[in-house]
Amino acid sequence: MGKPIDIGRALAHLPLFQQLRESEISQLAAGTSEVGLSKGRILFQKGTLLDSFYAVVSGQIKLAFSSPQGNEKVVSIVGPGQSFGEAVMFLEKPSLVFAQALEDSHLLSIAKRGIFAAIDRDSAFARRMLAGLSVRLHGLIQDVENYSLHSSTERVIGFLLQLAGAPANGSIDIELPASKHIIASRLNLTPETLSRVLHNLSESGLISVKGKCITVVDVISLSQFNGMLYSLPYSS
Amino acid sequence: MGKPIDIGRALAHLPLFQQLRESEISQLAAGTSEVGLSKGRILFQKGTLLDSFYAVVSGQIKLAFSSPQGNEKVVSIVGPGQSFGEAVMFLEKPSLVFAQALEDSHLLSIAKRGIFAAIDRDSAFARRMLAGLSVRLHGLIQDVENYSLHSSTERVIGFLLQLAGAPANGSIDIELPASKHIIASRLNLTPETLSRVLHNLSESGLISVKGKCITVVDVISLSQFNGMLYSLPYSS
DNA sequence: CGCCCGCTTGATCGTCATCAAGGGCGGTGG
DNA sequence: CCACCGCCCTTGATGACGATCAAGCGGGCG
Repeated sequence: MGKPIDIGRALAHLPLFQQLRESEISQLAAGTSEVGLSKGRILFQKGTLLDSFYAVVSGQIKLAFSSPQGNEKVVSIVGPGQSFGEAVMFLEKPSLVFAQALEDSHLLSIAKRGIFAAIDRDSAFARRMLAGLSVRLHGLIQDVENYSLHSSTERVIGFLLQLAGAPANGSIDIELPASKHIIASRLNLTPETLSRVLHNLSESGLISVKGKCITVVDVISLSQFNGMLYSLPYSS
Repeated sequence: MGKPIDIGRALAHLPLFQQLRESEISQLAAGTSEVGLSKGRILFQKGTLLDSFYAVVSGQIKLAFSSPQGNEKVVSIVGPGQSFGEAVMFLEKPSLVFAQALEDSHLLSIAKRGIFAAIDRDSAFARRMLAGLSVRLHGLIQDVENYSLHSSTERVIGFLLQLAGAPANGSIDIELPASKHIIASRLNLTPETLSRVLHNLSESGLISVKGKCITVVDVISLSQFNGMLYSLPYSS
């Protein structure tokens, strides 16, 4: 799992902590430990109480529900520089999701005490923490919107456009951040449906798919595609 | 819309502010204004930037998406003592939802400056704010779980049990917090489907329905009902 | 009294899940 | 180097859940 990391440096690189002074970082570092996680390993189960939250240094973590029937629904795919578990830590309630490594990963486990100390010391930090949670909330609301009033095709398009980032025009290459069945679950679809949707979009000339690499031929027309998709039959 | 409210007193009653000193409350009150809203009125539209958030003193507010096709999806029903809009305020991004009064309502509009000042002054307050957002996040994740891996009947049951509150055994009376089509939307169902689900549960002897009043005959067996509902045909 | 609105009930339709095979690609071992 | 196997993805056929369309019903209010 590689050499140990300079925890202080790693912390300082996280967006959340960018503006902390060095002394503050080192205090935070005291309550921070490194976690190595090989692919497939579970970091914590649904129902766990956390007294720290996690930041991804390298690799990729998925957060997901598991239903009694064995179904699984991916809520979030967390990559380097991002963090998770803050809300569960603050709430002191059992987590609703479990966390599993999609690749070999390095995480930082940042203890609650250190965070509380930083909040006490620096109200600007508290605000950044609030902003961070707000971003998370915003994203979740967007998910709810997608699930509840967009069709499968619209969700896929939305996802692609989000990956594409800046609303440029012209064509853009995208690499899917995970295997297709993970993406499908993230979008509340079965792998089969995702496959068919990509196929349709591809046949319509809007994208072209090669494994994990997708080329959006024209961002504009892809984003304007909503509404006329009812003309297309479900299967080509 | 009634007489003006003592803003300080109203603020002091909100859970968020319970533990503030009187001097702090009065500083907060300086940036707080009362909003009266009659039934059906829209408080803010989707896309609005907020530089305050809102607390409900009396009445009821719904937060919802509206889709271009005119569909509407209720995200949240906010009652007295609860608040909304914090995340949008902190984020300084356009709201994804709009807010509309379901009844004649009194709100407090609490300005960002006051909140920031309180955060600067009192880190315990900052923590409570964080806890508040965490609760919100937790709830939203629960919603996502419901939408994505529970059937319509399961969602309705979950909703009823949540309203029932404490997991008592025996029978409990519940009053629906809003009209059925609002509830249906909140649960991502059409009114027709909600009606049928309630009808089925009623025929199974698990609940009885009279207008907005629902009696859960046996909380335990209702909560254990999941799994065997596949035996029931969709329409009785 | 009559109208409107919220709810119910019935019939049909569409989207997506499910079930079931078939391909393609990479890795491993002969 | 080729053969084999596993895994991921695709493709096809079918089915179910819940939406939609369309009436009826009842009760409150003008």
